[in-house]
Amino acid sequence: MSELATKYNPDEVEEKWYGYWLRHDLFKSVPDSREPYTIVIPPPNVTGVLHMGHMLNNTIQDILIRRARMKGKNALWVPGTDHASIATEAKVVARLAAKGIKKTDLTREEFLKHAWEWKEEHGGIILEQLKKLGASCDWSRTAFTMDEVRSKSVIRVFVDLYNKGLIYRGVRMVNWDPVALTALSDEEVIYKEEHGKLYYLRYKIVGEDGYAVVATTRPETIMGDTAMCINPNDPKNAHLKGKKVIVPLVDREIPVIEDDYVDIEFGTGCLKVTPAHDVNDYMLGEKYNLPSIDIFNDNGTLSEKAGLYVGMDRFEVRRQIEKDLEAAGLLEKTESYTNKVGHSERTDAVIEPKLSMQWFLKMGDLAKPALDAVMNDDIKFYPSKFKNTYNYWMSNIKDWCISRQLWWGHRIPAYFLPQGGYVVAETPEEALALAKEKSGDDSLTAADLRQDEDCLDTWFSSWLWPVSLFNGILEPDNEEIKYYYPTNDLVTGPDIIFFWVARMIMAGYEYKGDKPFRNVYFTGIVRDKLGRKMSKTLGNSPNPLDLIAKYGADGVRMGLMLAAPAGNDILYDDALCEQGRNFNNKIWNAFRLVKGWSVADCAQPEAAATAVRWFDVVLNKTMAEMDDLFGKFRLSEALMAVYKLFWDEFSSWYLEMVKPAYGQPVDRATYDATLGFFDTLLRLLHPFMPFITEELWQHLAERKDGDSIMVAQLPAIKPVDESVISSVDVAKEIISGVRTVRLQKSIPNKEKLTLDVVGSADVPAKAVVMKLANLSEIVNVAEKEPMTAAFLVGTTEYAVPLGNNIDVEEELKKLEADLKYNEGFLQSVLKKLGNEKFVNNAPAKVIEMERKKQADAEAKIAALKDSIAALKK
RNA sequence: GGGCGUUUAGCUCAGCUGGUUCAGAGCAUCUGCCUUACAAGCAGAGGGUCGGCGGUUCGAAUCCGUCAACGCCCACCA
Repeated sequence: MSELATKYNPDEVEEKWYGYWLRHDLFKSVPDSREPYTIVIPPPNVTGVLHMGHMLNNTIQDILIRRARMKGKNALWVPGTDHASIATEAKVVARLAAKGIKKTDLTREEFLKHAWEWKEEHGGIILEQLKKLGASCDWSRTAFTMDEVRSKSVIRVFVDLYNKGLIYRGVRMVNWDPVALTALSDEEVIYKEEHGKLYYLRYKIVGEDGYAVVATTRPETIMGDTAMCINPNDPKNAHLKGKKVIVPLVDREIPVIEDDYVDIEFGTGCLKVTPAHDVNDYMLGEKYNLPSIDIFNDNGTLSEKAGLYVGMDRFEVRRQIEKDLEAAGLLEKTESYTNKVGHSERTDAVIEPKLSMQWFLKMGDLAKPALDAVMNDDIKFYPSKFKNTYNYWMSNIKDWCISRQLWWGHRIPAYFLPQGGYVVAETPEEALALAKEKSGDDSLTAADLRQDEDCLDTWFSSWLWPVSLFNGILEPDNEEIKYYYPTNDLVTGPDIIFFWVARMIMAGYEYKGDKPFRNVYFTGIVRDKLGRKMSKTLGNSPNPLDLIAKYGADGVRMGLMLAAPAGNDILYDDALCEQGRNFNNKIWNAFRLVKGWSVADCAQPEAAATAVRWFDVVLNKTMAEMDDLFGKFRLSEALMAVYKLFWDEFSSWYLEMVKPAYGQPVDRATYDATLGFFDTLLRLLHPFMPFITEELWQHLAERKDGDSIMVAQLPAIKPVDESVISSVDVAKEIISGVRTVRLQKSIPNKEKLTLDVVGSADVPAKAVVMKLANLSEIVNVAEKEPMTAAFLVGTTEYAVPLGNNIDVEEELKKLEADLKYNEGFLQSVLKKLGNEKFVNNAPAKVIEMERKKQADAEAKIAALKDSIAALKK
């Protein structure tokens, strides 16, 4: 085989193997006799670009998929993108605007043509970026929430839910986004604290001289006032009962009504009621039959109905009306005030509560099985704390406003009849038939029907993702949905637990009668070193592709995983990727060492035989540990376990134990065992670092075209005898002890030393100790010699003879400190054992342990005293 | 205003239903080494009254109470 460079160079390796995997269809899955393991990707926005959150999320998914594949499962990771109705439409509108085209100048068809063009241009970018990361998705199954199958599924579900009476249409107070010009669901409104003012306005009392003062944050809405409300139990405003007041500037009379909704303590205890522009006022309006004056246009400017400030923007009006009220002597005062203001998740526009005709989905019945599934752990959440959040939301679920006044999306399949009323159907043809039936008018034609202009909330397609990916809506009994559903794990962020996770669970039970996935792994949010969320506006998010170029995909994957316990936010730091890259290099160089050996048919040295026996145990033990950690989704800990296995146990200890002297060959038995270990280590590492492991695995032995580590299997775990570990642990301590002596006494590593063992104890793994501590001999001595540097391992004392090279004072100091510590420790143990309550109450095992501690400490103290005496001689 | 969570070494975190020298890991730091796999490295070392206070217990990082700081979610106080 060819020479390997001293440093690992990821670029070409990544390119090469990703192409190889694709060429050999290694990501593909079709149903077979194996057990399936399925993940559906949280579809990124079709127009999005890869950010750090995607990197983390998709790295985790790839690790799970690759590991499952190597565990003998038929692993399938389904990729796809989301049409992201509102976000994409906003981008298309912006691009058209840059060209001087207004959306309102286009027909729906013309606009959609532009939107599809945009999608074709940008839609593939993010998926290409995922490939750079190494994502092993079955690309032949790439789906899109607006492709044919998904679109038909969405419409079928809408019609079905409508026919079940779960979808209704009605005028409701909804969250209106005046920039995107659409209604939003409650979940799409983000409340932010804002500093504003509380305005105290004077409403003249009809037929009296005085004023009633109202405190409001929104003086610009007074044109919509249709009542003033007081609390019936409020003595200070009792004089207003039954009166009328005059709206400032508008000069309209409105009644004073009474309701105990009003908080007596807030402001003046008087509330202005604007039923068209506030959710609570709307409820009061309903209750007391108040008129409702909608003073705003859809874009947030004032309408004709306002009568004043017509055409001005609502915030401009707020500034202006303050001045005008002031001038008219109707503004009593203003106070600074902080309150929460709803913003659109997508456009950040301040939400305007608005009465409008929308479509809603009743959620109560859908929620029930979905809630139960999570609460009884049929679907498991990692971490489980999110069960609380889920429980609360699901238990208080409200109807879902599913219509959006947008064009980019699934158009609502409702068709209005010329004579009023509407029908809901999957196709215009069916709609026509239904319409004829409904109206009794057989002469109706398709042209007579007018389809609803609105389209559906993006999430109304996303919530069907797991069931529609396998065509489970259109062909409920097809082989694929039966095989792959329910999927196994969902990996996503907690920010979309309501938007997406909860709704998918509901759709799963409604349409498949079963959960859509078994486990949900919630990732954290990626933050910068200072703990700030990474965002475009802060500019604190590194470009993932730059990171990959700099550290290699494997390095970046590892960097992210090292810091990513489930559900915890991760603080990103380049140092993490550096650690990942360094690890790559470590693996690379260990491989260079092993592959550089020449092999001879000579006897296996004892140290090597011990090493092989020992590492086999360590390896199996770690594999069992990793299985356990994967089962709990503790991936960063699993990575750390294999990291330490490779770096510490394998490289620093095992390879040093078996390494032949320079220029010497290695015996065949050791060589074969080492290659076998290396192979297993690469397999264990592969899910985390797919590229470098493939590269080395291909170098490790002759491979056929099409062979790949990614479809190699993880070996079965053997039961292990851990006693080998403890004896090597003692050997390691002895070796470290000698090394410390060398460092402290400046003895070169090359100089061979003698090691005295005080007493008759056997040195475990003696050959290993001889080799790694570089000893010429190990001698049992009855008593410690004076001119030695000594150390304790367990209760046995070891000593390195130093000739005249010893500083008696310093040595004594060290020993005395050690003695003092052990005496103190013995005291605490004796105290415990002298405590009758402890001896009577503690379990026998614990007491026994304490007695052993006592014996050990006494032995150590005796040894130390001997050493001190010997030195003082 | 409710609910949840977090607080352990300089940093990021692990420590399950109280009991092995339990106070840990990785990174960072310090010391010595360019030793023929690797300086993106090797060998060694230091570092924490487990947020504060109080309680339960023979025994508390672990259980209970309380306070504090931080974070997240939910909610119509104008």
